[in-house]
Amino acid sequence: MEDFLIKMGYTGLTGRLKRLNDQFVYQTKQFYDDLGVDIEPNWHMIFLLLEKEERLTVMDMANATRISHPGIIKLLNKMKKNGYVSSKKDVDDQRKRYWFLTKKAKEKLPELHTYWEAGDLALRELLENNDELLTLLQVVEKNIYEIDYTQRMKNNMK
Amino acid sequence: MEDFLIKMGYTGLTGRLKRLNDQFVYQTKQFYDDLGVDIEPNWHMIFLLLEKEERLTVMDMANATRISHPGIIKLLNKMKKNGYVSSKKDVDDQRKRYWFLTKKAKEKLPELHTYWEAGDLALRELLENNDELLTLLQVVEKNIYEIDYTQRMKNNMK
DNA sequence: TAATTTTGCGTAACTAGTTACATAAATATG
DNA sequence: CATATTTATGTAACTAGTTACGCAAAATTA
Repeated sequence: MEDFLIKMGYTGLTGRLKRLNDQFVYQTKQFYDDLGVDIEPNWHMIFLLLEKEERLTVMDMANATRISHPGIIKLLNKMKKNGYVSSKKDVDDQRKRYWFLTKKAKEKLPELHTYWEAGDLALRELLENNDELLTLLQVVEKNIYEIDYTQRMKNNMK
Repeated sequence: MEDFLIKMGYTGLTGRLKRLNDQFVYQTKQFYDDLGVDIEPNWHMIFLLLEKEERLTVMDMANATRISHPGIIKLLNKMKKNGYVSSKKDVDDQRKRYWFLTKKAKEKLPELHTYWEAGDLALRELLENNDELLTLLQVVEKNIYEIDYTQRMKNNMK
């Protein structure tokens, strides 16, 4: 059957982004499950952030990823449950809580990097080694950051 | 602060797709809320499908959109709750249930089209009237359909 | 220094999809 | 024609994010 979302042109774009992303997420999850790895797709960026920065607060990670802070907290609580991260209150600022990778996480990182590299290669295949999509995406990201989509829709009414 | 997902290159792409889509969804919802319209962003494609085809089964819509059938059922139940769709069992095949737009939906369609047109224009602005992104996306969609992402990652292991 | 504002974290309720499983009706097969 | 398979729908439990709200600590302001 013909793909209605593609047929819709511009109108179908947002649905296609969703659909494609869902495929990435659920198939990455499948990949981890098949290999018996107890991590989830979206933990990737947290692992990388904490590998690079050693310790970060919830707000640090929210700002770096542009994900809302409750979203980050949900991620961290699951990673904590699986023993990959731990946290400690800042002694100087009692509001802040620093998060860091556990010993288990650090020991597992080399193995995880092999999976992530395989994922990167698979993605390059899908893009046919053309990184134009990333560039075009960045244009949209810049534009939507400057004037958001809600406002643009309102401006285009009547 | 610098955008970590963009800095990640290929590795950050899937997160960026998710993030961008979330912005479209939540900001479209905001747009509807501000205008006092009681519909949700993802109902758009169902409205268009049923406007074109008159009556369709759950599986018809799942196949046309490449969304899982439980996903479609969830959509339809909410649309039904708001009085936009209704359904009737097929008399010949008792397994099938046909869905169609209600009178309320048909009367509201002209108004809804004005919102969707504003959304289309806003999207064109964000893309700077360059439909290259849609073309590139279609390449990825074709490739992931032929060999899925899980399999590609596995092939790239070791 | 007392009152106000801002910041950081956390929870609740929500949208939007998925996979896994169950059931009944229709179809295919031996 | 009885049995097995496929198809269509539906439910449950899950991932992954959001906005709205509350509270306490720190920072700012009067």
